[in-house]
Amino acid sequence: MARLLAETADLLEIDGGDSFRIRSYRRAAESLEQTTVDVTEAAGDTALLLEIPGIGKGMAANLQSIAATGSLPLRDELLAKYGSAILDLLKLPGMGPKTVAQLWSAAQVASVDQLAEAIEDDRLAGLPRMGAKQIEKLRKGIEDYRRSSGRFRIDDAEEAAQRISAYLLAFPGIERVTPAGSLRRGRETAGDLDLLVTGPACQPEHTHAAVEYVAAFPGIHDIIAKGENKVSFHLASGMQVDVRLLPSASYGAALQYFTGSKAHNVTLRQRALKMGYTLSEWSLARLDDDSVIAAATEEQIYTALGMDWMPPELRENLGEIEAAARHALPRLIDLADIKGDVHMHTTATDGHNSILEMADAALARGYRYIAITDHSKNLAMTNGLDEKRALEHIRRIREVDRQMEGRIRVFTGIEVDILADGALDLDDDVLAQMDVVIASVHTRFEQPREEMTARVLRALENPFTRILGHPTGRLLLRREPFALDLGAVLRRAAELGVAVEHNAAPERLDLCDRDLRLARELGCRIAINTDAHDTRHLAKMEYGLRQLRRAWLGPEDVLNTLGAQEFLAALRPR
DNA sequence: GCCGTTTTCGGCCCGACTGTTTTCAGTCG
Repeated sequence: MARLLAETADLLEIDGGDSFRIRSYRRAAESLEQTTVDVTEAAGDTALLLEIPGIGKGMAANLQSIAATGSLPLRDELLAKYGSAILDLLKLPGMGPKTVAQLWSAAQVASVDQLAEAIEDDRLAGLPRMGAKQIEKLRKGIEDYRRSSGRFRIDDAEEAAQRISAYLLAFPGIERVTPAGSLRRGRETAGDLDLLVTGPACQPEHTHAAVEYVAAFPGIHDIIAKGENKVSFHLASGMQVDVRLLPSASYGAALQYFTGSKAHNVTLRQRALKMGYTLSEWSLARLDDDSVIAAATEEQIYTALGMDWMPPELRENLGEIEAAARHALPRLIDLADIKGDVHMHTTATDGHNSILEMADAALARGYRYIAITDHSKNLAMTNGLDEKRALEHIRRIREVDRQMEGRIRVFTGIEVDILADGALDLDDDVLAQMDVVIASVHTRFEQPREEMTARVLRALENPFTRILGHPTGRLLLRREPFALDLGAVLRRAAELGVAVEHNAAPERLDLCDRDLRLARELGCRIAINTDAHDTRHLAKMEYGLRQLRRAWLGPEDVLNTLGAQEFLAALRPR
C-alpha cells in the first residue's frame, strides 16, 4: 500500500499536480511504512485508519480501494498515460519530475532504456536545459543505475566511515569528523554516509584547501559534487558519501540537521517557526532580526526549542518531539544494562570456540551469565545434538560453570527446532533439564502464512519454550522474512510470558524497527542475543541495542537485563 | 490532500550545488 501511494505521488509530480497534494500522498506512504496498525485489517474500519498520522478521509478511501481491489484508480489512470517504466527514470541521479515530464513530452522517453536510446541517437540535444554536460551526466547515471547497489549494512557503513575519518583527520585544521545521518541514528542499513567535518580549516571562505583534500581521498570512485562546504562522491562499492565542512560555531546545528531524520527535522523546523525562530544547519535564529539563539551544541538548540536533548535513535518523528517538549523522554536501554548473552554456539555443533572460551570472552565483556544453546538434532548439517549428546553437553556446561567459581554463571541451554507441525524436536525429559530453551523455525522452504503462524503458535504453547528464536526468519532466509502473522505471534507470546529474541548482529537483525515497536505495544518481553558462533561475535551486542533504543525499549522490556537468579526464575518451564 | 496553542480555511521546512538561466530552475538531502 505504501508503495502504491508513493508511486502515485511520483506520477502526480511528473503530471505537474498540486505540490501539497503530492506531499500528502508521500507523507501517507511514509506513515504506512512505520505504523504498527495492521492496515489490511483496519481497512474495514475508517476510524482506525484515521488514527494513522497523515491519513484523512480521502486517503482512507484510497486505502480501502487498495484493500478491496488491489489498485488505486488515480495511479492506474496516470500509469495508463505514462507507463510504469517511467518511474525508473526518477531513480537516475539528477533526474527529477520536471526533467522526466520534459523528456516524455518532447522526446517520447518513458523508460530508462528509451532514454539510453535517445542519448545514443542524439535526440536530446537542443532541448531546454539539456546541454552536453547534462546529457553526459545522464549517460553515467544510467550506468550507475544498472549496477546500482541500494542500501548498505550498518557495520559496512561504519567501517567505511572509520577509514575515511582516519584520512580526513590527517589534514591539519580538521579536528573532528562525526558520522551523522542514518548511521548516527542507528538504523540497520544506511543508504549513504554523511560525515560532518569541523575545525579551523572549515571556516567559511577558507575551505578551499580542505575541500581539495577531501576530494583527493584515494578510495573515491567518482565525484558527484564539490562546492564551498560539501563534497559528495561514490566509493568503489557504490556507497555514496557526503562530506560537509562546517565551522565549529555551527557544529551543534549542523550535527542536528545532518542527523535527521528528514521527518524529525521538518517537524522541528515547524516548531521553530511557531516560536518565531528559523532553524537551519547553521543556527537557530530569530525570524525578525536574524540574531542567533543557539548553534554550537545540539543541547542548546533543543533547549531553546523548549525540549530535552534526545538520543539520535529516537529522531524519527514518532512522538519523540512531543515527549521531549513534555520532558517525558523514555529511559532507553544501553550496554551497561545487559547482564548476559543467552544464545550462543560452541564446537559441539557449528560454533568455533569451546564452552570455556565462550565463558571467558563473556566474562571479559563484564557479563554475569551466559547460556550455551547449541543446535538440536533436526539441524543435522550443524551436527545438531540428539538427546544423548545433549545430556552429555549439559554435563560439560555444568563443569565449566563450576570451574568459573561464580565469576560468571554458565547456564545450560539448547536451540531446538520447531518442526513443521509445531512440535519441538527433542524429548521433553531432556528439555526439562535445560535452563534456557530457545525454539526456532529453521525451515528453508516456503510455507503458507496461515500454516507458519499455526506452527509457531503451537510451539509457543509448549511449556518448555521460553524464548522464541529468530521469530521472523530473516536469518535463515537471508532476504525475505517468513510470511507469518507476527502480531498474533507476539500477542500470544506476551500472554504466555515467552520472550521473543532479537538477534543483535547486523547480518542477522531479526526484528525490524516496526516489529520491535509492535512487541513493546503488546507488552512482549525481548531477549537480545548475538547468537555468537565465535568469541569475537559477542561484541556485536551494541548494534542490536541501537535497534531496541529506536523502538523506545528500556531495561524493563528486556529479559537479559535481569540478574542471574531472576533470569533463571523467568526461564522456568510453565 | 492533511491539519489546527494562528486556523475548519489557508497554510504546508531549508539551504547547497549544478548547469546554463545573464538572474535562476531543478534536484538533492
